[in-house]
Amino acid sequence: MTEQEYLQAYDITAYDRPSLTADIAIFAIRRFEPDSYRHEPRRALSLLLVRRGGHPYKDHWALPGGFVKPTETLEACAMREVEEETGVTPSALMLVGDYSRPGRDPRGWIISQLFASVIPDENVPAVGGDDAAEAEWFSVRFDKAADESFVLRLENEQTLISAKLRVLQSRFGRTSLEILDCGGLAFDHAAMIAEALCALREKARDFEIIFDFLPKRFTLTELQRVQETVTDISVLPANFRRKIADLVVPTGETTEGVGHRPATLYERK
Amino acid sequence: MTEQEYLQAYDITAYDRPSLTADIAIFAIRRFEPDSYRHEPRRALSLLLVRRGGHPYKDHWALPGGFVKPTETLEACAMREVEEETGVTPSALMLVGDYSRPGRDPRGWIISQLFASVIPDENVPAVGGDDAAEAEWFSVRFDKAADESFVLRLENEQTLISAKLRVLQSRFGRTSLEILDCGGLAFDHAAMIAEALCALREKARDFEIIFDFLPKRFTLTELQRVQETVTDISVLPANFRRKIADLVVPTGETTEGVGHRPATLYERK
DNA sequence: CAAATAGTGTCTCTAAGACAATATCAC
DNA sequence: GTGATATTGTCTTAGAGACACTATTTG
Repeated sequence: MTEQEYLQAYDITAYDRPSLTADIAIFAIRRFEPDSYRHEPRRALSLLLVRRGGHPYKDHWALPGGFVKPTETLEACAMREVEEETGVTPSALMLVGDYSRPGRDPRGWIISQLFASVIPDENVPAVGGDDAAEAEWFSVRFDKAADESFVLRLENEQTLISAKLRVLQSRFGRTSLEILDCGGLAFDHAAMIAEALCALREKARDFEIIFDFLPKRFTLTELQRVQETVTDISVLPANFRRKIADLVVPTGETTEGVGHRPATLYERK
Repeated sequence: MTEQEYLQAYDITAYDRPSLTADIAIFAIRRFEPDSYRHEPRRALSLLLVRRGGHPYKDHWALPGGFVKPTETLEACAMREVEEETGVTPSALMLVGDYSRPGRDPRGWIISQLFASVIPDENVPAVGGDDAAEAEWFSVRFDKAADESFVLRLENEQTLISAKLRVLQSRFGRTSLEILDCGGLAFDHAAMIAEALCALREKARDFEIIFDFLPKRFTLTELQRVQETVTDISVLPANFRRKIADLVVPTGETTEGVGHRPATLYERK
């Protein structure tokens, strides 16, 4: 039997196949206007969630995502989802992991690949995109609780979601979590969100992903606040500037009319 | 329509679905006996490949792997593959990435998730496992060529495979490669192997995966050689020992009859 | 000037890399 | 003693963190 004959006789539908989705955790930093224009805005790491319009988990909040098409890669599918939801093409997607536990979706055998992406500040208001689904930004917090568990809090003006998780394992840069209380989130998305956040924090600590939260030109203080907001760790300006120095290049320009000393605008090197 | 009614009416086969495999790069360090028992053995980072018994890519070398079953996770599937191939249960699997480019498999829409695993030294001779397929260990080299491309060399007594690759992107700890010359390897496995190797080197540099190459008790020199063999970077013994000190704990015992000063045996802390 | 943020200089301590020296076994 | 590997000490340099200080704008 030749390879050609084999391939012609091959019936792919004879085998068990899962449905496969690419889901996407879209992060951004939202700025909340301060009392006075002279003050720095308050910032919050935020995540885009969609309210499910149909069964299962109807009306529950979930990560955006969709079934992969035969003509695209998983990453392209995730990229397409981000564009549909926000209208923005992210500079890069980060693979977080696969979610394949039997029974995770009541519709049947559905496996999801999770990616994380980051949207620059300036585009954050573009909520909903051209997707009909209801989409909203939630502020994200993820803290250690009194016992050894962790609490994931997703919050906006209308809604407060609070999920409880436990660390199963943390190896090779991937943190595996078990859901103790899904807090109303659909499927196993509580764990997916928290794991994406862990991965994001990791990469923000070593300056790999902080630039994506900002427009092309930014001040060093803005960049520092981004890192602090994502990692939840504050650093001294002098030390931050020293470490970032080799990764940025000053444009000649500065901020204007900010009510205090203007800041030099930088670009990523 | 209730959720229950929806789920009963839901026909998963109405949607396009890919076949999904979990593939696995099984690494180990093989020791080649030296001339004299007093000398250190030569070591080579090695990878287990199987020769494909059927179409497509009949008789070509490929990574072990198999189709995922509805009752298991992707990781469990990969773990099962390792056990079938080597008889060893690896301590942990590292997710390398997904391979979903349309056309990557002539049989049709087949997506693969790649994991890497490490088998301790002592079990390396167990080749073939209970799987009927022909399996063999290959020494692995991956070096930068004269132009900006990279060469992946897989070698054993009978066979020499040489593939050529180019770096597309290297972000978030994942290196994406494009195959310039597959060197006779099946499918896109040349890129999969090289990407797994990049991930492995990354994790060996920060001591996260070097212990898995050795039995429970080991000498510090063995541990150092493992790191050097994987990363292809040699370090001074004094410095290695300082950095590893907090991660290991000495058992009281030492090596015996080695023809020179005996070494303290350590365990991972 | 006050308020606010931008930006610099420098001290200390730790960790990394290089190098030198000593220790202990088999033969 | 010789040959081999094991193990320790320490010098230098680079980087992280802490802190104090200066600079520049608006009102």
